[in-house]
Amino acid sequence: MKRQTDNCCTPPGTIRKLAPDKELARLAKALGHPARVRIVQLLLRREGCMCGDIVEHLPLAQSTVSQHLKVLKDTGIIYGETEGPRICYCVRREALRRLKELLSELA
Amino acid sequence: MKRQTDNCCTPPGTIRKLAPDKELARLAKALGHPARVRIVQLLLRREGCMCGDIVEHLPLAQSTVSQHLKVLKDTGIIYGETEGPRICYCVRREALRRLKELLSELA
DNA sequence: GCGCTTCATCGTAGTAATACGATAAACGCG
DNA sequence: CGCGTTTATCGTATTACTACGATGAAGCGC
Repeated sequence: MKRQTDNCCTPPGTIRKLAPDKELARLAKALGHPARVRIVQLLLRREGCMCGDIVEHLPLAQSTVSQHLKVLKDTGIIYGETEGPRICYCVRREALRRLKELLSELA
Repeated sequence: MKRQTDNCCTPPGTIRKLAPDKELARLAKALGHPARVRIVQLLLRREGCMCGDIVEHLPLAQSTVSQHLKVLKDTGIIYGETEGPRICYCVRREALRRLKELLSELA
């Protein structure tokens, strides 16, 4: 019943501000599934950038891949640029940098 | 939470061997909860190393903290050394290093 | 032995995550 | 406009996670 609309208009380039432990947990959780790690891998290696490309590389249904893409997008790890009928997803490398940074700051 | 902290971080054991994407996902998932991030933080900062110490720092029941400790232990991020009736937990820094390494190797 | 401390585990309830097929929405092209 | 392509979303089933109190196990000291 809780219909979240607070992240439907997040512009590219903004990462949600959170306490360090929550921010780290949030980023880590997004990468806490093998399929999402693979997706980020594929995007970084530029083996295609569309949802369809990714579906071909993973043993998952298109709808499932789309859900994983949404998780990564909501976390700010990737963003999508509409290109006609398709959407080109890209990794926001600074998000990965931020994750490593937060890990280093842990101690 | 006294002299135990001085000798409780001699690193035994190794980390489970997995495909890179699964290994990264596994480590990330373990840090994918704010409470577990806080636990690792506390252990790294040596604000006590026993389960009881951690319970005092978190708004969680002892049984819940114990469960989180188990998750971190099963992932190899922390380990515990029995010291009489108590158990001294320590971060396996190598695991955190491995996580950062896997993140860097993503591209 | 008994009590005390410390931590793990059990049982369980509520919530979140994961997966799928089906369907809808958005776009370009003819 | 209607069609094909691409992606998102809906509905739903199953599984996993998170949390708690209660109970159990292991150690120390008396």
